[in-house]
Amino acid sequence: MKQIHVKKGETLQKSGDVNRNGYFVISGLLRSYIMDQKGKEHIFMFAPENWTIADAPNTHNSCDLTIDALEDSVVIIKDKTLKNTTDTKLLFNRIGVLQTRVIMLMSSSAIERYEHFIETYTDIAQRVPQKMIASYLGITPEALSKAKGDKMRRL
Amino acid sequence: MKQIHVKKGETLQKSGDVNRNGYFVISGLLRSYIMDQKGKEHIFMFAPENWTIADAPNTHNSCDLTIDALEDSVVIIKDKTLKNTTDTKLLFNRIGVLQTRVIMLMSSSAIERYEHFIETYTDIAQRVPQKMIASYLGITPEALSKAKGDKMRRL
DNA sequence: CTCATTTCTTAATCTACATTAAGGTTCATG
DNA sequence: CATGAACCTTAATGTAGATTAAGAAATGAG
Repeated sequence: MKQIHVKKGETLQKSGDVNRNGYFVISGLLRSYIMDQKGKEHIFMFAPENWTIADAPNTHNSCDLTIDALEDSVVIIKDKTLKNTTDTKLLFNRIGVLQTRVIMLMSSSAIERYEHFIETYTDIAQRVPQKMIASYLGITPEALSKAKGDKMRRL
Repeated sequence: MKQIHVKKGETLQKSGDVNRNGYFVISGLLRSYIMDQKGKEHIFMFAPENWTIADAPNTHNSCDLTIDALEDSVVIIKDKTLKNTTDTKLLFNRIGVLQTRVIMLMSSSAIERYEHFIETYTDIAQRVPQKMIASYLGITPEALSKAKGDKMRRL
C-alpha cells in the first residue's frame, strides 16, 4: 500500500499481468480497457478522484484489463491479496455499476447510452476526448459524432 | 428467509418492485431479465441450483430486473436489508461474472459470445430453449440459428 | 396418437453501426 | 505566425445482425 505519481499515458498494469493490485485515485484520472483480436481498444471503466479501479477481485487468474493514466495522477496501490481492506459497500456499488452497464449495452441504442453516460458521468465526459467516450460506449468516434449531429438537428 | 415453491412461468419480482429480496435456488432454474422500450426481453442472468439471483445489492432504488422461473423450482427468499448474510466471496464472484459479461459484449462477436456461453454454462445451455440463449447473448433467435448453421458448414 | 403450440430454421430485406477516407478544427511548439 | 499533432466531422460504402415471414421440427396436452 504505497502512494505513487503517474504521468499521463503511463501504464500501471497490463492484460496478462499477475492480478494482485487495486488502484485508488487521489487525483487525476485513470482508465481500464481491453484490446480485442483486431487490436481495438474498449474502455471498461474510468476512475477519477476518489475512485478505485482494478481487475476482477478474484486474484487467481491473470489480469484481463490494462490500466493507464489519462491525466497526470496520484494513486495509492493496494494489494488485493490482503483482504482486510474490502469494504462491502464499495463492492455493492461496483456490482450496481456493472449491472447498469450490462443492461445499457443490451437494451439501449448508442445514443441512449451516450445520454445516460453524460448524465451519470458529467465530469468525466468533460475531461476526456470524445473518442474515449465512444470507446466506453462501444461505438466508433464517427458514429458518436453522427449521433450527436442528428440529435442537434432534430431540436 | 423462507422457502417457497414456484411453478415454471411464475414471477418472483417485477421491474419496479421494492428492491428487498435475493433468491437462492435449491432446485430448478430462475432467470432475471429486463424489457426494453419496444417490449423486447433481454436476459440478464440464469440461476440454476445453488446460485443466488437478485437485483443490484443496493436496496435504495426499486428493481430493474424481473425474475421468474424457467422450471418448477424450490427457492429460499432472503431479505437483503438484513446484511448479515453477505458473503464477500460471492460478491467477488459476481463482480467477476459481470466484468466478463461486459468484456464479451463489447469486444466479441455474437458467435464468439455463444461459444463462450456454451463452454462456461454447458448445463444451462442444455436446459433452456435456444431463444433464451439468444436473449442472453443479446441477439435474436434467428441470428443465433444462422450463426450456428454457418459454423457447421465451415467444418 | 392427434392436434396445437412452441421452437427452430431458412431466406429476403432492412438498419444501425463499422470502416475508410478526406477535410476541418484546435492547440501546443518552434 | 506557421507547422504539426491530435481531435472532430462529414460522407460513401460495407457488414453484422434485426426484422419479417413462412415453413419444418419438436414438444406437450388431451
